[in-house]
Amino acid sequence: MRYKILVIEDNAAMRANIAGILELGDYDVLTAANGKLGVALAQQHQPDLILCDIMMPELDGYGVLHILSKDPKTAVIPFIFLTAKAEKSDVREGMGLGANDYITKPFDGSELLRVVELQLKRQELLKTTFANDVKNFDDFVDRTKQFTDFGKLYEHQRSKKIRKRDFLFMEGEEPNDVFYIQHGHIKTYRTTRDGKEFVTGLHRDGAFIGFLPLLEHTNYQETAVALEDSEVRMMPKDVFSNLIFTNREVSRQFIRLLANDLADAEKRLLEIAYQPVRQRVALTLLRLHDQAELRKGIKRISISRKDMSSIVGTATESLNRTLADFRDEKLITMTHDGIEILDRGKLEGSSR
Amino acid sequence: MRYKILVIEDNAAMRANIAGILELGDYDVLTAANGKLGVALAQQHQPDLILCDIMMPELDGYGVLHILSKDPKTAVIPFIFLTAKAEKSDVREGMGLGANDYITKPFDGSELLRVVELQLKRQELLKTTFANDVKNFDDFVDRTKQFTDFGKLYEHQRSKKIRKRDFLFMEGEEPNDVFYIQHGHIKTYRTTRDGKEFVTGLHRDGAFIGFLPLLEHTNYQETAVALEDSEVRMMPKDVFSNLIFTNREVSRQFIRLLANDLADAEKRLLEIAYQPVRQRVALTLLRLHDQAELRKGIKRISISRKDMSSIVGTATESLNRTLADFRDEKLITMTHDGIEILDRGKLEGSSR
DNA sequence: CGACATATTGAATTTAGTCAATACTAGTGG
DNA sequence: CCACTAGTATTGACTAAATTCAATATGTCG
Repeated sequence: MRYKILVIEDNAAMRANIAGILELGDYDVLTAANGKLGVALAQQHQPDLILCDIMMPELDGYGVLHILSKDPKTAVIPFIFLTAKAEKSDVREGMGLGANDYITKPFDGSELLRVVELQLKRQELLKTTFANDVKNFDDFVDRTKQFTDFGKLYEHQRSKKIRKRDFLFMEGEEPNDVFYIQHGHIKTYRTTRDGKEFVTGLHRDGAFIGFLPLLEHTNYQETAVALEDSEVRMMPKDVFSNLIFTNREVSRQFIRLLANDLADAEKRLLEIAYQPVRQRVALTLLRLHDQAELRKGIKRISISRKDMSSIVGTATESLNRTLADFRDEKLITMTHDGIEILDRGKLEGSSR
Repeated sequence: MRYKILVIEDNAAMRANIAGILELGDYDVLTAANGKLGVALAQQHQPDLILCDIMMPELDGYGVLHILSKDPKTAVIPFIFLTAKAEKSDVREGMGLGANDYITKPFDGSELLRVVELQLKRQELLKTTFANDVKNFDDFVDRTKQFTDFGKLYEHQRSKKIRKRDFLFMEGEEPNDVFYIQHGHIKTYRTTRDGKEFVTGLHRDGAFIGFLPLLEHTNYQETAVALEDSEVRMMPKDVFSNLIFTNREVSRQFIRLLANDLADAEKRLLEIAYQPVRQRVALTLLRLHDQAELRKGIKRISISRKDMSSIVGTATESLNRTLADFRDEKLITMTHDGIEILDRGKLEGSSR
């Protein structure tokens, strides 16, 4: 598909020049000699990008931008200002109005094409926002690596080895770093007043933990403990904040990550509120199984009964009875090194 | 506090000129005549901002940026490139490396000061990121209004009046818009397989609903129904995505909003998993009371027993018995138009 | 006013939690 | 390499809590 670009410029020579360059770049070009015409054309044709001079008689560039950004149909179109060097200072304010970029005259063809291409690509990325999905932290890290010096930020970080049963952080402490699990297995949980644990997450290599209290400006609400010897890297909170908030693409991925977590939490809430223990156990088994398989193709779920019961949100004994039932019904097998699912279908059945 | 600025520039005249301008602008200035010196000074003094020429003998500007962005102590410092007009094209790549802005030579004093000030302000904003808090959607909308044409985007939107008991959207439908509640009261809930409702939220004027499935690229996971005649405005999903992802400040606030929701959901998860009904009812009463009071100074909680039971996650009868208990213990009063809390202290006591 | 929905109360039943005893396992030191 | 010990897991018996079913009361809206 060829992109359609609208050029709004009162100077005829300049207009022809720009149109020529863009056509060479294999774009469809529409031109308008003044702001009013430009607005009309934009509304009619909905171009993929708009180049617009600022200084024009009748309706100037700011006005055009103002009008177009009111109409949802045109508000989304990337908008680039063309400006003479002298007006440069004004442009910074123009950007505030919603322009995406600006080009100062005089410019050469390659610069024009580069800016146009960049904005089109950015818009394309934005369109695909709803089309792809971050499934977990690994994915997030992978995706963002290409957009930033993410890896670099970690390379020279302090890293910390923690042994089985050691705490990474504890409820109530003040957060100073975000942790990235180099390798290992770490459990996060919350504690009730009467001392019961509720496991909020099990995290493995490549996961990213402890950022929520930073965003919320609170102390840790949960405790993190190593289930096996692990190594984590630490990113100072300033660096993290910079990373998350400065880079547009990282922000985006991070939003999707949070949205995912939120959706999961809400789903779990529904389950825990209304499903009897048997169904919650079945669901938890399936979830743990999928996680294990996804990670390393391992089919065996190996987790302590205590931890599993505190994921399900029940007493260890209740969990155990339910697992014994499942075993008797030949839905799972239990050996000393883990649980294996025999009849996925039926197990899913008991959760529906 | 005076800001400390490091200028790295090999040309002595230019260096003196820049330093002069900055000193006039009431900044503390450090200067370095080449890249190596610059790096050393940056690490030693940790300035608040760095201005750096690109073309320098020995270690060029890119190199300086590269080295400094590896060290967490200096990675966060705003970095501005100084570049001659001819090199302009290179700069767009430099920005990709992590530079925050660039200034093309020749420039005048006012431009230099404007850019420096802008970056310092931005950095300041970033630092305060962890110091303020988005409490709810209203807050988010209020905060973001000043950074974007948020209001404008809604002004000309379609708006929709829905009557009591009408559905705004239903589980399984495909989302096309985000809704903003102009006025009214809307309940969102999920349904279990056996038809039980679980209320995920009650939303009033100024709230913003239905965005999660857009971020997740799924259909609606919940149903929204009007509890009273309401009016909502609709924002097309493209416009929403643009708003959220394009403007840095909006992204930031949105991340904080999601983080807040996530933390709430996790907290609620813990409560529901391990607190007996009595305590959950007490907590829910307090939460509903605070919401009502926060909004309009109303002390009376007016909600149907059915809805409240499905927030608490229990059977209506159980809720009712608990409320009756609270009434007998003189912790609350119940009249036909709502519940009023009499003894907040004791009620809090029963949830701890 | 009536029909329909929502609230309240009672009694029976089910579920899951607690307490207690016993079996198992992994890790430790001789 | 084995025995010992401390933590885990399993099973049973009992109990508390909360749900369900059912009946009655109250409120709401045309």
